[in-house]
Amino acid sequence: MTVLFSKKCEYGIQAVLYMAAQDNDSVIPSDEISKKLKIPKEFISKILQSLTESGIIESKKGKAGGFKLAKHPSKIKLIDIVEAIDGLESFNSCVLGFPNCSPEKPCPVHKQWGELRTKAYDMLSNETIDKFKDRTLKKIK
Amino acid sequence: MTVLFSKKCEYGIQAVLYMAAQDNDSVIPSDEISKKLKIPKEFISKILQSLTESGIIESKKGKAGGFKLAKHPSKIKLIDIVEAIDGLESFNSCVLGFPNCSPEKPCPVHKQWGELRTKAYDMLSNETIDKFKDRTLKKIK
DNA sequence: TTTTAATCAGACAAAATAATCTGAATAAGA
DNA sequence: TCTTATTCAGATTATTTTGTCTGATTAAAA
Repeated sequence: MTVLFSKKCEYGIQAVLYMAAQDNDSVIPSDEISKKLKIPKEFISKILQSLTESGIIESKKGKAGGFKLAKHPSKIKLIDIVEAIDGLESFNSCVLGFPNCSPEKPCPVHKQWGELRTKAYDMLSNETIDKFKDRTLKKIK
Repeated sequence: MTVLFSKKCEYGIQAVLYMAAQDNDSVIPSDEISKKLKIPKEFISKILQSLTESGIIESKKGKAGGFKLAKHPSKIKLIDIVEAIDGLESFNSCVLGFPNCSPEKPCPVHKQWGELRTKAYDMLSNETIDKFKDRTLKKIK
């Protein structure tokens, strides 16, 4: 049971935060990310590929290739990564799995959960990843 | 991607809320729960069995058998059901999947997520299911 | 031009989760 | 006692998620 995001998404966020914590903007091979973050190599490769398609990071092929952020860290929000990988469906679906859960036909915990969900969404969409640089550096060292 | 709980847990909560919304305390066959909540019959049976083991509901075997709450609805909290089915691990694990995430070695979003998680936990452990009777009735009708 | 180290792409395998099937045990009621 | 409707138990299947393998493509550097 994952907490809130799929494993793919967790790894994707970790990887993007790792890239954002670099001093220069040179490309980083997926192998380095795999080793430093202890994520299976081929798996993180796939995730990085999909983040490339989403335009969050970009890739350089061939020898000395790798990945780097496609924009400045201050332009990338956590929610962008979540949206690219897991999608935003979980912010719109009923937490109890009731069909047709809506303000008109709310599930029993609709109001309480709605508030929490909004706060989570706000947190993910307000924080840009440049804010996490120091904390990421501390964590990965 | 589930929102927060596994399907098993969602269904389990739905079923317990359904039982708590009954007027009398007679047993309800799993077949009725399956039909009313549109949950696969054998699947909800299994879930109800495990909730019986956990002591949240009790079963009556044989003809005219079924399930009913083992305690008064005011004594059952949402978190009890979550704990019985999904466990509480997600309230203790890192939301980004970082290993060894702790106050001493926090992940980049540790503080922000921690607050949200605590609020979610509080919501689930403060609300007893008798409070949801009216809202459940409205929803399932 | 050849070697090398990387991404990229697609198939494949394993594990976890969700759902189904089969049949035994149980107990009410005819 | 027999039939019927139910829970219970275990095996099986299906689906989704996670992870692995293989090989092609790319581009830097020897």
